[in-house]
Amino acid sequence: MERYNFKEIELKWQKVWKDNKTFSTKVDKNKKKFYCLEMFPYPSGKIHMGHVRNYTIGDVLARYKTLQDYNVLHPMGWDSFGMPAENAARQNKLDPKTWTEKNISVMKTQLKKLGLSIDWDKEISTCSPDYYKHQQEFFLELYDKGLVYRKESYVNWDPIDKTVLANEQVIDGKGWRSGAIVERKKLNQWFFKITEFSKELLESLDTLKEWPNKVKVMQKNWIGKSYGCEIKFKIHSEKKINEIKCYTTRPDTLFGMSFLAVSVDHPIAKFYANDPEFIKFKKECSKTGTTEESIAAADKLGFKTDLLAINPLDENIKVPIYFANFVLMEYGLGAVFGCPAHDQRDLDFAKKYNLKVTPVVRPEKDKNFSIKDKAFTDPGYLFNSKFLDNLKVPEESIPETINYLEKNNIGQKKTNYRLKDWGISRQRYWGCPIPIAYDEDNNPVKIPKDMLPVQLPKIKQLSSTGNPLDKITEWKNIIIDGKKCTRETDTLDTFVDSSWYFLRFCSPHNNDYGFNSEEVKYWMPVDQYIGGVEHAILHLLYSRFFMHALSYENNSFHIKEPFNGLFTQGMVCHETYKDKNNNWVSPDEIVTIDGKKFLKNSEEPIKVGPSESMSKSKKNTIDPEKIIKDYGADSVRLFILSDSPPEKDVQWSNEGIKSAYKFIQKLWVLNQKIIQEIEANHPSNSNNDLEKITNKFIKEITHNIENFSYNKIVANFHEAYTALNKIILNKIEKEKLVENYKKILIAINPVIPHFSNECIEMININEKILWPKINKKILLEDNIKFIIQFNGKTRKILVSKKNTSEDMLLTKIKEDDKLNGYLVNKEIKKKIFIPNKLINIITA
RNA sequence: GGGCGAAUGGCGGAACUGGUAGACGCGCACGACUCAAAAUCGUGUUUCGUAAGAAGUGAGAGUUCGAUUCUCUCUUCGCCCA
Repeated sequence: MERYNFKEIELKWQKVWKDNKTFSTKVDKNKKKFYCLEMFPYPSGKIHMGHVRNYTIGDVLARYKTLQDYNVLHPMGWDSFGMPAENAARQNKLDPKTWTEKNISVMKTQLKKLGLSIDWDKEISTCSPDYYKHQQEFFLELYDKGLVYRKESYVNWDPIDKTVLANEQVIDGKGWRSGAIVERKKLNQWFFKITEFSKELLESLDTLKEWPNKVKVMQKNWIGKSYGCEIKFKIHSEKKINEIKCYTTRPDTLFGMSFLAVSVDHPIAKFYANDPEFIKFKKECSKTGTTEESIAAADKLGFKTDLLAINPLDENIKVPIYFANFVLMEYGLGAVFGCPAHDQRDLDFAKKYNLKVTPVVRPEKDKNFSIKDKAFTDPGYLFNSKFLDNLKVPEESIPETINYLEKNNIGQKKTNYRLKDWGISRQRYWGCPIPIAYDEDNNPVKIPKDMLPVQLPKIKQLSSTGNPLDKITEWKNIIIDGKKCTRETDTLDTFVDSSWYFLRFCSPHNNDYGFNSEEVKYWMPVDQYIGGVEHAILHLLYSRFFMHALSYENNSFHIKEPFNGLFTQGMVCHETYKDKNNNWVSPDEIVTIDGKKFLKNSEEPIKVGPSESMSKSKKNTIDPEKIIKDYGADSVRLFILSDSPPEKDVQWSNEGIKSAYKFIQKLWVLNQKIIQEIEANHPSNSNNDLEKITNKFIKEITHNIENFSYNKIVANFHEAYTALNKIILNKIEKEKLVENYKKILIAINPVIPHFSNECIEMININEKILWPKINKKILLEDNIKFIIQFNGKTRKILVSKKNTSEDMLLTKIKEDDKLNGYLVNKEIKKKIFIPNKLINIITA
């Protein structure tokens, strides 16, 4: 028999799909729509297995929905701005655009080889002026709504490269390239006012029923709603300082306060601006990074002032005020009160500066309670707190204290969010230019709409230090309304690009605005969004913010949540290998002999390490292009789905892909046999076993696709294969065979479309191909497998007519020698009978 | 430290609302074909036991006629936040 020639057949169908524009879609109000979207890739060079998995999962769903006669939007684009292009440009001395476009072209060809049902007419690329023009319009729209503002903010500054670093470019507090100790530097930067929507973004999480709970929890924690209190502290000082306000979630520990810590940027710092010791301290603080994590890890440093804060609950208690490196002006009010007994950070600080540690919460009524090295943060009861003593912590103590503070006008109840505004300025070249200029007084001026897009100037080579756009004077200078202005030289965070691309896909060629309202109304929201869990927080939150921001004060835009369904897939892993010198070794430098691994062309044994997510640095990547070339797209698709549920990590294995390939060959042999049987034209026969097999198969596949149990689909394929192989020996009549085989071929289509289409073509189906309906009647069995249990243990399965009564079953049990043995000389104490399922006989 | 989740053969993993634990695949073993090998096909494969049978889903308890599934305690691992 002829072998399945995947090379020829896959190419053939990919050409058919391209020539017929099979996957091109447009708005059709007579049809139900389905918007299936996978996170678009960054064009880094070549596709990797993670892409293969992501896009295969999406493609199965998109093809399935198409077969169910939905109008399916399944587009693809490129998240094509970003740092790797700049890095590559510096290394290879070319411009980021050339590098990016070349990658896009390579990756597009590769994706097409996977046989994805993508509407390529809707392709977009975020680095194209056609795309970022509209992003600049959105920026100005949000600016007009007051959702964009500029303020001074800290960045990670590399003093050697004279450049701003992203958090991931800071490794152990040092610049990734220069190795210089990273400093905190203040720059004027643009912000999106995401905090305007803290409440909505938190509350509407509950409406996202088809999101994984874990992602919702992560977002909830990120937004971080807390209940607390703003407290006014009176200050005892010669200086003109009336009060300092602090925010706290633990006002009930106020009697345990032993110091007050403020940020070096707090307004009161002006009284120390000329103090050389303070200047030195402030500089020291700038060496701590800006992330919460680095602040938590840093040594706690303080600068003692001559000020004293008065405890608002007892004016006889006065505590020192420190400037401290762990308090940031950006968080809360830039001031906190320190209660060392019940906060570990405060305790570390207090020990360092010999401050009093007064416990005010103790577990139960433990009279001998004291604090040693560990702050006590568990529930308990207040003590050492005068009129607050014995209140239960936290359920009584916090509200009671706030109550008291409010009554006496010392404090105010306040809900606080951890979420901070989104800093969108990046001091980089390869990003969307911010459509703003500054007049001679340095006031921001909007770039007029008719001057959009603000295009990136062409460059030959990127300089190695500083902000590239800042150096291109002829680009920077611009005249707006006759006034000389200077352009903003920062570009937008690339997360902005991906915060609205799903809208653009609805009308990718719309010229006058980022999208067409009618088309967006039809397609949005995305019905199923699929991507890596690493985007659980930022990308998804920013996209949600963008929708809230667009609908803010806008009567014609009502979509608040962009993604109705979310699915987060796991990573693709592979074993890791090391040679005798502990250098990583790539899988294709290895041979396996008798189950042991050696370096190719040598006797050197290889150490096999644990399976880890594929990464270039560990050299455990497998190139999808080579695999497609060797085994075909259908085999790759089949394997990448088969071994693990899609939400979990999957291990790439050589044996696995081979087995998928072999299976398709086996299916091909089966296909030939079935074609022969069809041609044999057997006389009709009333047996309906084939219908049973077909309908059971369709039912399971449907259920498993709907539930993302794609690994089980592959198991269903194998079972159906075995069953079909047996049943076709039964000389099935032509019509019945064609009808059922057609249904089976359609059901395997989403996973292995090339193979399926080829076989469908061979059985001459002319009608429109649609997902088969399940015939439930066929699936009703006449005979039921009854589980026979004695004392809860299963002893036998008895096949009997449906609706067999308890008594009948009991009679059958007594007729069975083995089963009767369990009843001889025993008294039946109890019987549990579940119709058409089981009988459990309890004997004494 | 807090939150969320997971733990099932040699391995990846099945088991829908509690009702045949181990589907399906990999690997392994044996057999067929072959001079031989590869490929292919067939059979077997949780453990102990020749067998009848017994034990068995990270550990321990509980609820139940019956628990991989529900509840509690613990252990280990993963992810997120600090």
